[in-house]
Amino acid sequence: MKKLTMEDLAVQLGVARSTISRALRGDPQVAVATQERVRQLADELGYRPNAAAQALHQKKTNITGLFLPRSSSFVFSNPYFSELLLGLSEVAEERGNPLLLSTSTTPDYARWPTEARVDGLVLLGSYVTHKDVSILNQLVTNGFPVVVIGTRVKSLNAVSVGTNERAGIWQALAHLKQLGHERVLFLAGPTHLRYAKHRKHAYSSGVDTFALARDEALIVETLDTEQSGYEVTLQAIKRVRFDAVLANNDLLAIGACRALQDAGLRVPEDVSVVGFDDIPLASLVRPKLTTVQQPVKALGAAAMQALFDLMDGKPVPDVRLVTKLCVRDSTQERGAT
Amino acid sequence: MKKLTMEDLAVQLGVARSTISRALRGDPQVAVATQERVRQLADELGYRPNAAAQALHQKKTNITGLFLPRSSSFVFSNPYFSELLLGLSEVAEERGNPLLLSTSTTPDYARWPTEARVDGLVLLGSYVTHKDVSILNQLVTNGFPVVVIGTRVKSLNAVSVGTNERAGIWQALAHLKQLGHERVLFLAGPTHLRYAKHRKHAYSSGVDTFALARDEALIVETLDTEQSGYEVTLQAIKRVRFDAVLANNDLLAIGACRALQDAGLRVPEDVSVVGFDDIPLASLVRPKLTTVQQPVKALGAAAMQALFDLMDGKPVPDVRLVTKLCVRDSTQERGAT
DNA sequence: TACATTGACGCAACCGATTGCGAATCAGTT
DNA sequence: AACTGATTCGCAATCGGTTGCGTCAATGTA
Repeated sequence: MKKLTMEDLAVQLGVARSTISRALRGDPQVAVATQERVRQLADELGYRPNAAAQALHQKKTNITGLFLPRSSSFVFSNPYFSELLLGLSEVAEERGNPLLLSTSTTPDYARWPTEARVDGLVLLGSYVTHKDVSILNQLVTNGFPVVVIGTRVKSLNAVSVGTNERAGIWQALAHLKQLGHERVLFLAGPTHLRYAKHRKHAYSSGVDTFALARDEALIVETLDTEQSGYEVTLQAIKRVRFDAVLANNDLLAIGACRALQDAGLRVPEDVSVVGFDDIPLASLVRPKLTTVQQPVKALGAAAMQALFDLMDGKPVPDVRLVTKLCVRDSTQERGAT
Repeated sequence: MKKLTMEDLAVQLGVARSTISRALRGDPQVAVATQERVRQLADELGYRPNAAAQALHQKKTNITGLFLPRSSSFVFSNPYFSELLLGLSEVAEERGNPLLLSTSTTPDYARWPTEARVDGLVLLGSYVTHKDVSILNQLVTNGFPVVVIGTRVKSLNAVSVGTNERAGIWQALAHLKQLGHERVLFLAGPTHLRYAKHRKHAYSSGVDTFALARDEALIVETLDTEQSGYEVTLQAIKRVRFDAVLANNDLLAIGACRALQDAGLRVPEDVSVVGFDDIPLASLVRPKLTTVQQPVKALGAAAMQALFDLMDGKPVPDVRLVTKLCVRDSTQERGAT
């Protein structure tokens, strides 16, 4: 790979490096004529400043770190992340701030700031561990821009961008209540993760609020895959009576539908099913899934914007976007044909 | 963000910067005792070398550029890319080479090498334009490591990693022929893109090879979305007779199934449908989609490995992985119940 | 005791861009 | 002609690591 530095330009034009630098950035200290000559030669030769040198001097890389602290196989096979990445990358792209991606399961992201690799960090709150919190707080305390997406993490001082998930769960429960359902099976997801824990709490409180049947047997822990939704639902059918299913996410809900159908139950005639997230797949399956829509893409965009604002020294409040219930074909009034 | 340089360590230990540097990298020129003292202080203080400074000196960033030259909305909503990214990131992660992500539709990636931002480049062959080819060839000529995934691009000297797609299409056609089908509707995808063009050619030649009905009306251009597959198939039903559908990708095939069902046709009893790619969704829809499996994740892994080999100066041949036909529930012998 | 040899470390230049400050040039004043 | 002031530009230091080469002390040898 050939090099091409300011020095090269300088010699060819018979001026000093400093003049090249100033000319390229339009310093009024340099005569307009000279600026023109420099610029012309520069893009004739296809000159571009060395990013490392610039970063070294101005202590700024124009790179944003994105940390998805799950095993990669989870991150990318879950459509949620695709949408999120879309929102993130669009805003980042616009500012010319490429994303540095890490999917390591260890908190290696902590190195990036101290190595001055990135100007800011975006990560997912749902997977922040106890150890992460102290690392992150230290960064934040030192004024390093950090934005956490999703579930808000107590005791973490970073800016948080997420949705009002409790309201979302309640929207679903209210919908089911209104349709006359009483016993709602809740596929809780991996409750050792924050987001699942929160949604589970939301379910519990919602059950009380809307006077639905309160029964611990209706709450089942799952993974967050379609397969898990399928298996768990199959088991639940034999074990407990229910007339509706609310899932922690759409994949689980789709798995549940499959299980119900395989067990000879009709959706929505016999059992209503509600998902969460509204991934693209939700409107492709049959029946189309009624689900709580997370503005995931908007979430990504908002997070990236918040990070940029932080980097620009603006004050940044937490952001809570609102969910929306998308009623489709997997829910129906109880007892209707 | 506080700094912490070798100078700081040097002062605290009363030695020179150079000694710190050498100690940290185990230079035998430094006494073992000194090395130990330095190392200890270093991780006591959490010292990490400045990446920009290192990159500047050794002309190496340990960052790999990943360029997905479609509009972001396409990139991330298509599950194909998720799988690919998974394969790529796993191998990259292992080597400690984070990925720098760009989804710009303009060839901005060309800047990264000249700005010394990345050590190598991975991009998708399907979306390489004419202009890209000359830019890329210039990079390759200068010895810059470039790997292209997917369709091989003529006149491009970069290393290519892909699957044998023609064989894949033929596998599908052979399967349909064997089931007794004659008239195979081909949803060609966006044929202005290389991969779609190639698959279309494969279809045409395959039709001859397997003595299937040759009819231009059976070949229809589409986008690469489920919606497009749906619409195009609906139109085709009214216009032309066919007993099977072969789609350029799974989303199209799923759209086709939906259209057929909406038109009162049963899959596979009335019409067999075959997809391409085997995205996760393919085995979730009803009926489960018969499809040509692309080892997409392996493709990503192979591409990243090829790039690293290139960067290490090893000779790297092109890679062609093989496809596999996954027979599921969307195909059936013609005329069977 | 004098000298060669080796081990351990420091000095300073370098990577490429940025920028404070001083120097040179030129026009305008008196 | 001498001086002032503005305009343009170059010198050199800096960012943080890396590395060739020189220095100094300790050890070994005659």
